Amino acid sequence: MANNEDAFKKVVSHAKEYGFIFPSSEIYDGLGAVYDYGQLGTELKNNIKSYWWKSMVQYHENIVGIDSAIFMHPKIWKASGHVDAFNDPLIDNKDSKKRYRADVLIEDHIAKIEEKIEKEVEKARKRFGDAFDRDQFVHTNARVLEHQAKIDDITRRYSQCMNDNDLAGLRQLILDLEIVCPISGTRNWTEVRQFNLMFATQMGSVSEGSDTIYLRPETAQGIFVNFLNVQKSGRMKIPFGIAQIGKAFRNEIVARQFIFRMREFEQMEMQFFVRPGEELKWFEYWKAERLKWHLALGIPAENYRYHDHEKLAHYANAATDIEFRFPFGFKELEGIHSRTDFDLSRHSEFSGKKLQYFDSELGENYTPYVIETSIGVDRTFLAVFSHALKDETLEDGTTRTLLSLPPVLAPYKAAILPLVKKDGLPEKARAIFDSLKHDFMLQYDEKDAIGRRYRRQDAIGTPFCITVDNDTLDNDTVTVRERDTMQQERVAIDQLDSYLHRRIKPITID
RNA sequence: GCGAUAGUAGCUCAGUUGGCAGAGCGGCGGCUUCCCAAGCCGCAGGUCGCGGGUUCGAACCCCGUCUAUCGCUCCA
Repeated sequence: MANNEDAFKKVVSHAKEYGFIFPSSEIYDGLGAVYDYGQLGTELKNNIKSYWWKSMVQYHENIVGIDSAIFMHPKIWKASGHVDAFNDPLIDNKDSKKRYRADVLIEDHIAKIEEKIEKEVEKARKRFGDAFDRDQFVHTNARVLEHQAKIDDITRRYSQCMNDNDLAGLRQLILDLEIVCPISGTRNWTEVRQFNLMFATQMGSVSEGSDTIYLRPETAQGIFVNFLNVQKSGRMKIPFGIAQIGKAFRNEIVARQFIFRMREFEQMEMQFFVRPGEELKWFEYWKAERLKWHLALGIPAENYRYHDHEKLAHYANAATDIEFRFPFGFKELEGIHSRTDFDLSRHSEFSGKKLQYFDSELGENYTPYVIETSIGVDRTFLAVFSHALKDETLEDGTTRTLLSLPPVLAPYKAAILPLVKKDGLPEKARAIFDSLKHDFMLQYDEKDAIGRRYRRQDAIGTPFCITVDNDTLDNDTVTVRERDTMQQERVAIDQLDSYLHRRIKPITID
């Protein structure tokens, strides 16, 4: 474990030292769980997004991409369930240091009383045998009625507090009910605090009379509310998908683990609309398809695994995660969810617009079912980056720091290096640089000995080093050195373009 | 939010009776060098996280605060 922690620290410091990721607002002591992408990090991140976008939008005729606004009508978050579902009142027990949801504590308490009623009912059933009338019993038995009255009273106070957002009232209810912490057994509770998942801001230049607007907590809703626009304007036929890459914001209770869980993050989502009844078939299809996408990067399969959800969200009828072996253990990288027709139905209900599709083959209208694939850009970055970073001991006993990024994702595809800084080699190298720079992100470097320059490129993940020597001047060939193997081969300058293109392509997985 | 630990150069860290703020690596300029962190010369870079207090004097002691890491709940 100590080893993994060290490895993780190395990831964080390497990311900073070479310009991949900086803590946000660092000169002002930083801002919690917010990070900036530096000059190389931005390249890597853009390459991840582009790799995803191509594999989704460019390689699938029936998937198109959109870019919806971060600001959306507030009712969208009512419809999606985010306003209600992610407004948790939390309370801590000061003795056990355990945190609970205040509403759950109260609901559990109610459940306990309900159990007592059930016990009374069971006892009575045994006593009366076949003649037992449950309905009559629960409406007449004194003890049951007493319990039921308690439940009704609690429920009344509870729902009033929840509706009025009365946090002090919730706490008082917990105290009045003498609810104790299951761990410490004490009633030493903190105040109830509200944790709202969504960031709120105002739309309108003056605060009074302006509406509260939320920064979107997921990009998916921007796709659902544009379902009809895209389907009609793009003449899309089911099954089809809508993809989107964009920022999302969540006010996490605990934001941790570097860029793994940030308050501002970026998602790559695709919502695939299918015929009702065919959703599980497509769920299986995308589950397999998405894993292939990861494997095509060349990271060994043992670093990935599926994690099927036992407990499903209210809108889903199947869900799985693709987990990755991060330095701190297997964690979710991507989610694939069968979201049923929940979102489109809810938006139909809340907007009053009929979000349906006329299937000409079936000759009928229906609300499509949805398969969602949702992957975190920043998590993919962290997965790829942390897996790529290694300290290698070479045969001669020296070590090198190597960032073996998949070539398709590497910030620089090649470095152009004159072997020495004289004899016209820099000029020749510059000419090669200029001839390739329109097709590839390149770095030119003539400072220091060649070995040192190779190691510098290793540390930032440049897959190829193109070295110009005296022979280059005679026969127009260069040495190409491959990062991971350190093998060199001689390549003609006019072949460089196709050489690089061929080797930078991701692997095809069937 | 609670607890534990930490914060000194870009990175890793040293720095005790409290007395001039340092090293290694890295970076930059130059010399040398025809292939894997070679060598030589020179240079830059720090309000010791921040704010108070104690003291003749604080990186060091005290208080507060911020940030990060690890544990407890939610999630991409």
